[in-house]
Amino acid sequence: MEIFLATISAINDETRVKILRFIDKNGEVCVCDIEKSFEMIQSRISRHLKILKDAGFLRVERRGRWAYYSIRSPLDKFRQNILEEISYLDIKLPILDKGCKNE
Amino acid sequence: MEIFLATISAINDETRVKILRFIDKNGEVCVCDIEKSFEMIQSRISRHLKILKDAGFLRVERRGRWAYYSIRSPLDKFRQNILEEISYLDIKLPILDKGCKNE
DNA sequence: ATTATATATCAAGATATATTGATATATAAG
DNA sequence: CTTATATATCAATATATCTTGATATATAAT
Repeated sequence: MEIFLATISAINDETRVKILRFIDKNGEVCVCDIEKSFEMIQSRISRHLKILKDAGFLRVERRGRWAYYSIRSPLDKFRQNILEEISYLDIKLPILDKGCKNE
Repeated sequence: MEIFLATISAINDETRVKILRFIDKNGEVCVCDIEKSFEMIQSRISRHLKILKDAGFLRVERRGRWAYYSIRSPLDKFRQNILEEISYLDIKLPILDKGCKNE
């Protein structure tokens, strides 16, 4: 039940649904990319990413100064269904805006 | 997005997940049955049922004094997936205890 | 009509979650 | 070694949600 509710509460937030869809659409992105694209402060993005990661939707890989987030693979059927459902939503996503200074 | 989040927030609560599974398992039940089975006060049950109904999981049919709730049919693929996922959870459900005095 | 049962809804307080700004840590560049 | 960039986390506040008890409405039985 705890895992199920962690999964559900992770997507029970409009910002996180958008971030999740953004990563699903753009592939691997780092925190500053999302920060710049969404025009939200870093701590807010970082916190949402942690929740999505802990809920099993994302994986993170650190390279240099950067933390690259992407959809976790393999993804179980239920989370796949959720991603698919989100892809059907009529969401106005920001376009990817690289926010990192020296990549 | 509003409909998606209403669906998700409806199942983002342990009590509602249990009630939903209870109805899925037992079929049509009235509010007093759930009240008695779950040993929760009526207003609490009633409120949760309304949320599950508004989120498209349940239908209600009034007969006499009673309001009978059951899984809405037909149910779209996404909500079916959610019900299926909930059915896999290891939940300790109460057994159906008919709470109505004169049915 | 009066009383009992069933259900819904409201207002108040309790609890949980989100946002912000500040701080801490780590890597890389100069 | 010092500075800039990237990220994570914490504490305070703001906002949303849940629970409870009270009240309102409707049906049925006496």
